[in-house]
Amino acid sequence: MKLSTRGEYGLRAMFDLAQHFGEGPIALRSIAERQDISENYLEQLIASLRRSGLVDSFRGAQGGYTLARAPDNIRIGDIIRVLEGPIAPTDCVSERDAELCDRANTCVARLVWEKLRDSIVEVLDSYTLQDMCNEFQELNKETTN
Amino acid sequence: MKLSTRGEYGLRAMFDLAQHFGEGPIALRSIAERQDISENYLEQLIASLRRSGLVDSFRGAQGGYTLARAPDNIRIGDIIRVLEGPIAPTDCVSERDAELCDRANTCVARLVWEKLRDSIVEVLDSYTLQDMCNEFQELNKETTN
DNA sequence: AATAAAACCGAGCAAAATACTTGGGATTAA
DNA sequence: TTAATCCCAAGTATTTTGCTCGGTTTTATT
Repeated sequence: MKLSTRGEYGLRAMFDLAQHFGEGPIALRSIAERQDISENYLEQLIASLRRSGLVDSFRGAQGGYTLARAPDNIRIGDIIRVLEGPIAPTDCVSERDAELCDRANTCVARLVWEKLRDSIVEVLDSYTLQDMCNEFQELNKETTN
Repeated sequence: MKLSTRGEYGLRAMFDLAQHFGEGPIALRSIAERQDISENYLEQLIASLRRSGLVDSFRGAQGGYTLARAPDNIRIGDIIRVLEGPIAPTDCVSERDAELCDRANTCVARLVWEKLRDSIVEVLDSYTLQDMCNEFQELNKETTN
């Protein structure tokens, strides 16, 4: 029941892009440094995010990445699905292409996993990058007091 | 964000014991057969469950396992914690001994993972083996109609 | 007392997943 | 033209997973 570093790092990187939204392309290197993530590794993660349409990329000097949509239009769930695959505590209750086993029709455990999946989806999809930015503001307000 | 087979199989085995609660010791072999789980592997899982006090064991001929408490007193979360470890989408929000990273005090991602953890805990701890038995009854009522 | 049914135990191990690294090539602003 | 930057495919060390194997110990039954 743990996220891999893909999801962890990926969300941090996307939050970084959200904080710089509107400032033009942000270089991968600068994200990697701020977020303390291996540049080469992050490159792979952001490639997935680009292919799935969550970020736009700009090649060449002064290039970099931007969010493809406004922060309030990107849910945490969108990011996690790209980097960790469909939300699914088990294969038999996967959001996409659930693989039912033979015993599925009488399996009560599956009902439990379904509830769990729904609850995870609910949290991840009710929360956007903008919400994170807002929370960050709040956090800083407190510390400067 | 996936359970391992330890949690999957373990819950199925515990549900099996719940269904036979009050019938005396149930042999590992019979659980393994009914639930279609490798006997040798299940032995390891149930050893964890015994050590943590969720099941009692009876050695020798006609021996086997029983739930250590009534089904309505064993939460799904109790089982999952034994087999999968503390509930923790990331190490930094682990139920037990959370390992904060350097950036923890300003990390907004952590707030997201906390909400996620709480929501997972809520589902797993609000649901007991007895609830599963009840759902099983419901399920069978429907199919026999 | 002998037997067989069961739990108990520790070690080993192959396959898969994870978390990267490496070494290039392609674009493009300056 | 050059340097900054993205793009891509492959390789790799480590860890985790999901088991198997070969025994030992305990105990009800005969």
